[in-house]
Amino acid sequence: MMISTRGRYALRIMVDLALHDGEEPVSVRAIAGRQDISGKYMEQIIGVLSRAGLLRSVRGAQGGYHLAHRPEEITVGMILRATEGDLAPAECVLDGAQHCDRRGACPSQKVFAKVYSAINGVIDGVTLKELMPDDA
Amino acid sequence: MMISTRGRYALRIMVDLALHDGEEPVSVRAIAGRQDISGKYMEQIIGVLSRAGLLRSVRGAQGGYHLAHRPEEITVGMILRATEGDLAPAECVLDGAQHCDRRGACPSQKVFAKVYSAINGVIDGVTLKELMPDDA
DNA sequence: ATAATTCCCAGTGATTCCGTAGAAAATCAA
DNA sequence: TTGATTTTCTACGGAATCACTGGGAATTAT
Repeated sequence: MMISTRGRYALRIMVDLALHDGEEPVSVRAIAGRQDISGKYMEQIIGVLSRAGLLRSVRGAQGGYHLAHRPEEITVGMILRATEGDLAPAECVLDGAQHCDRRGACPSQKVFAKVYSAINGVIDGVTLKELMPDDA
Repeated sequence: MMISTRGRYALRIMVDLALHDGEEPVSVRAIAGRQDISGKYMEQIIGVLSRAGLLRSVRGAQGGYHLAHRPEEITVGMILRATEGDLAPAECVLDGAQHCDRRGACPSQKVFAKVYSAINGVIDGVTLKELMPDDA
């Protein structure tokens, strides 16, 4: 029940980018060096964040990445959902879920729904900006 | 980031026991039949719950299990912690944790701590009794 | 052209999940 | 006492996921 390194790294990557983004795009190597994360592994995570629309890439030499939005417009929820998927404690709380056969009789669903919304409340309520060291 | 079947089954097992516990202990087979869970797998889960002090066992023929406490004294948190371990989103929020090297500089810890306490707030606030169909 | 960089995809060792299987130990019923 | 029932313990196995590593194609600045 832990958030995997994918999600945790993603958070660090985004904070790093928020701090160092400017005119010039920031390369994977630059982030990897600062954050001490395997560059090759980071590539994949950044790819996910990019496809999720959280980053804009600039290809070719001197290329790299920009944040696609301002730090105060990006929530922790967006980042974690992109990399980890929905932070649901059980399938039955998901929207599209085919309701489990014991629906109605299932006593656990209500607790799971509460956990789910408690988690979402937290991660959707914190923005990237609030994670930046200055801001604290 | 899902609660595994171990924890979900454990919840169903405990509710089933709360409903059917009485003079006679309830056997694994009886619960497995009602809950449609592999008896052999359930054995292991029940073993964990038993060693955690949530169940009392009666060995031998006509044996089985009793709840070790009244349903209103057992929280969902106790059950999930016994079977799933602590529901922490990251190591750094745990008590005994050797603080990650970027402690202080780690921007994520605060969010994780909030998620952790939100989860605990929910699961420690709901008792087995409240999961029983009657009670709802 | 060359070097730097993103992009894409495949493979790998370790670990965890979700069970199965088998046998030992305890206890009750006959 | 014998046999059936039940808990208890341990080990095994296939599938999936995690955390990477590696190779190479495509794109672009210099």
